[in-house]
Order: sequence, then C-alpha cells, then structure tokens
Amino acid sequence: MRACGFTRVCRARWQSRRGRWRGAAVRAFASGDHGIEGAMARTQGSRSEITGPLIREAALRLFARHGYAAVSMRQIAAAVGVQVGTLYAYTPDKQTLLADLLKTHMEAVLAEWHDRPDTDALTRLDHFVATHIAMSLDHLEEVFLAYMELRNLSPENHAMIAGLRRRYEDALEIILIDGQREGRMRLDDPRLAMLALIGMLTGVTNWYRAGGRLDRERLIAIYQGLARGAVGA
Amino acid sequence: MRACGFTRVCRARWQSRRGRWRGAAVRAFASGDHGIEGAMARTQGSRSEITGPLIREAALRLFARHGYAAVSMRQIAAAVGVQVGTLYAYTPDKQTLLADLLKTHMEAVLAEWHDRPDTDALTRLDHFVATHIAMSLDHLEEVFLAYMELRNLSPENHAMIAGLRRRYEDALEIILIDGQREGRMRLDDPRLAMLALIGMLTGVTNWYRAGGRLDRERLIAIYQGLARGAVGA
DNA sequence: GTCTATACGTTGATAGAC
DNA sequence: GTCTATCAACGTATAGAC
Repeated sequence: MRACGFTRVCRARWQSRRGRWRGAAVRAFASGDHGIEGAMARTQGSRSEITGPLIREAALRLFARHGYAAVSMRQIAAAVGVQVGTLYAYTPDKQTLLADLLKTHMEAVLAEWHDRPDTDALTRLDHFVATHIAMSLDHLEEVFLAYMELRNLSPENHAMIAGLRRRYEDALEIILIDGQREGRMRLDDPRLAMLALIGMLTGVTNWYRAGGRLDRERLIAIYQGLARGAVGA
Repeated sequence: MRACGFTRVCRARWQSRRGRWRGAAVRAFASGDHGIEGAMARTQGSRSEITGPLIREAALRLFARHGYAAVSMRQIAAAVGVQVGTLYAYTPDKQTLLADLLKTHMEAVLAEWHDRPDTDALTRLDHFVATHIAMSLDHLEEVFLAYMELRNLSPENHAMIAGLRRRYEDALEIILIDGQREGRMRLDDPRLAMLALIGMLTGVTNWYRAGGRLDRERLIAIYQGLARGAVGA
C-alpha cells in the first residue's frame, strides 16, 4: 500500500488545512500543446491563470503515456516547470487530479452528444460513430485515459465516472434497440452489440497516431461501414 | 522516476550477483485458483516446486486487478504467503516478472492458433473469433494484462511482446485479405478492419465476468455474427 | 502563488544467516 | 529455498517563509 492511496483519510486531513477547496472542483480544462516536456523550473513568480491548466495538461499527458500509478507528482511538477508543493495549491491530491480529468472529459463527451430521435436508427448510428471518432481524434489522451484508468479511481470516484460512462453507453444501446424495432438492424443481443461497438470504437485510441495514412473523414466513413455491418444493416 | 524503473542498470547489477538467472526465463505457467488472497506468511520451509507458479499467479492476478505500477513486490509476496526476498529467487526483478507473464501468454496464444488455409475465409474468421473468445474466457487476466500493460514494459521487452502480438494480428489480417479476394467479404481497408475486430474482441475482457447471463457458446456465436457483419458477409 | 525544506511511509532490491 | 534485516531512493503530502 502506498502512503495515501484511495483512502478518504488524506482528504479529511487536507480539508482541515484551509478553506480553499471545500467542495470546489477544478472545472476548466484547456487543451493544446504548450511544449510541456521541455519546460524547466523557474524560481519565483505568480502565474495563477495559466498554471492550473498547465498542470492538468501535463498530468493528462503523463497519465495517458505512462499510467496514473507510474507517474509521480514530482514528474508532473517538473513537466510544468514548477515545484511539487505548488501542485497542491491546485488540487488536494493526486487522486482528485485524476478524477477531475476524467470527470471533465466525460461531461464534455455527454455534452457533445446530441441524439436525433426524429431520424432513422441507422442515421443515428452513423452520427454516434462520427461523433465518437471525432472526439477520439481531437482528445486522444482524454479518451484513452477514461478508458484505461477507471481502476485507479477511489471507490467514490469510480462510481461517479462509471455512472457518466454508463449514460454514454446507454445512448448507443438505445439506438440499437430502436434500430431493431424499426427493422433496420438485425441483432441477437443489443446490449452485447453495444459493448462490442464501444470496444471497436475505443480501440482507435490504441493505434491512431496523428499524421497517419488515413484522414479523418475516411476513418469515420470506414468505421461507419463496419458498425453498420456489425448491426446487420 | 522510480528506484529502478526500466533502466538496464539494475539488470547488470543483478546479473553479477549469481549465475542463477543468466538467460534462463521462467517458463512454466500454471493456472487456476489456489486461494491466493487469503494466504498468510509462513516462517520457514522449502516448497520450490509450487512457489514459482504461485508467485506468477499472484502477480498475474494483482497486476490485472490493480495495474503493474500500482502493485508492490511486498503485496505479491504477501499474497503468496512468503517474504519479499524470496521473490528474487524466482525472478531477477519486477519488470522481468511482468515480461515473462506476457511472453508466456502470447506464446500460448500463438501456439493455440491454427489457421485452416484449405477452408473459406468466413469459416476461418469464425474459427479465429471462437478461438479468441475461448482464450479470453479461459484466461481473462492474461488477455487483459497483455492488452493493458504494454506500456509498462522496458523498451526491449516491449519490442519482444509487440512482435508476438503483431504475429497474432497478422493472422487475422490475412484472413480478411483472403476473404476480400475470394469475394466473400467487402472491406474498404483490411488493416483497419483487423484493428477494429481486435478491439471488439479484446473488449470482452473489460466487462465479462464469470457466471454472467450469457454462456460461452452463445457469446461466441453472437460475436461471430457481429464479426461477419462487420466484414460485409 | 510559489518556493524551500521536511516529515515519514513505501519502494525495489540485496546481504547473509539458517 | 526461505527468512530477517537493511539500504538508499523515492513516494505523497505539509509547513512556513517570501
């Protein structure tokens, strides 16, 4: 066991320190490349507006690349160009940093998704696939992280993130059920088909690298074809 | 960075200790449940024949459950009911323990796979799917681990395991290419279809739990249907 | 807001007795 | 083959100066 793994002891100890955090989760989540890896430690100065996002970006990149458990707070601080202690002005602990990353991402995913209940199920499936792939390419690291690091969440955080993911998966399952009812899809088991499709789609983050041989539109079109085929359209 | 991450320094230091390990990888890989979690530390006694397998089983289970980086050698030792030092009579270091687990598994996967080049591509696809799912259900933790922990391998070990996995993926891709040539499959991009199918199949390890509502044969049949559909059969 | 310094548990790994 | 004891390095997190 590590010093302060997933227990809530640390949380309580920490909350008694100052009132800063009391229930306020970090919300903003800027993206983009700020050349984190090459950053060096500076020796003073306040830059509160940008340090927060930089920390989340560095944590995201490092967690995605090496895994949550393999990354130390020191590494994150070094990537940002800041001392370790500074991180704790932006997050109560490492666990919360991960949870905030995943929560923000999953909420963005759900906010991005707009079903089109007035169209046929196959069109809706195409739309789901396109949205998912586009999101995966634009936020490779987030999608990958949300897929890989569920098991490193504390029980409370796990329940929260799993709930969000569940809502996302349900959105797809509804489409499949409707498709079956409309007679546009032939499915033995809509739930299993949903899980299979999610696995197929999420797998993209395992091999996709920017600048590969396939452009975005083509990739989406191919996956739409695969998905349609899988559901028997 | 951790004390002895992926560097080869430790390896060299260790090799100078005794001749025991020089190139000899742990080979055997017993499976099954021996009630590891409840084991308690004993205080003496030699049981060389069973300790090795027990260590690998405990490591496999713990790595799969919590992730390689999150599991300590002490946890593994405790699960086996042995002291930490004892582990190092069976493996030079933690990294090698992981690599041996993955290598043994991937070699078993490749040994298990027998293509049937004299039959049609759709039958061969069915056979691949059935073999893969059966392997996944029989060795949930190995398949899951081989899928998740590639990034925690040292560069050398990563290259080795990735090579084995490549051979496995190629086996599927060949089937798809043949299917296209035979006119039995309609594919925009065989390589992409292969990656999508692998993602779909491997995803099973993320949600499958023994004793669920679907029996083995039904699960295989459903996935065969999904795979056939995806390739346009 | 950031730094420096530090507390203190845990880590991977080794040495040497039995 | 296993244990006990030990090491140095590193882990997360905190305190207090500026």
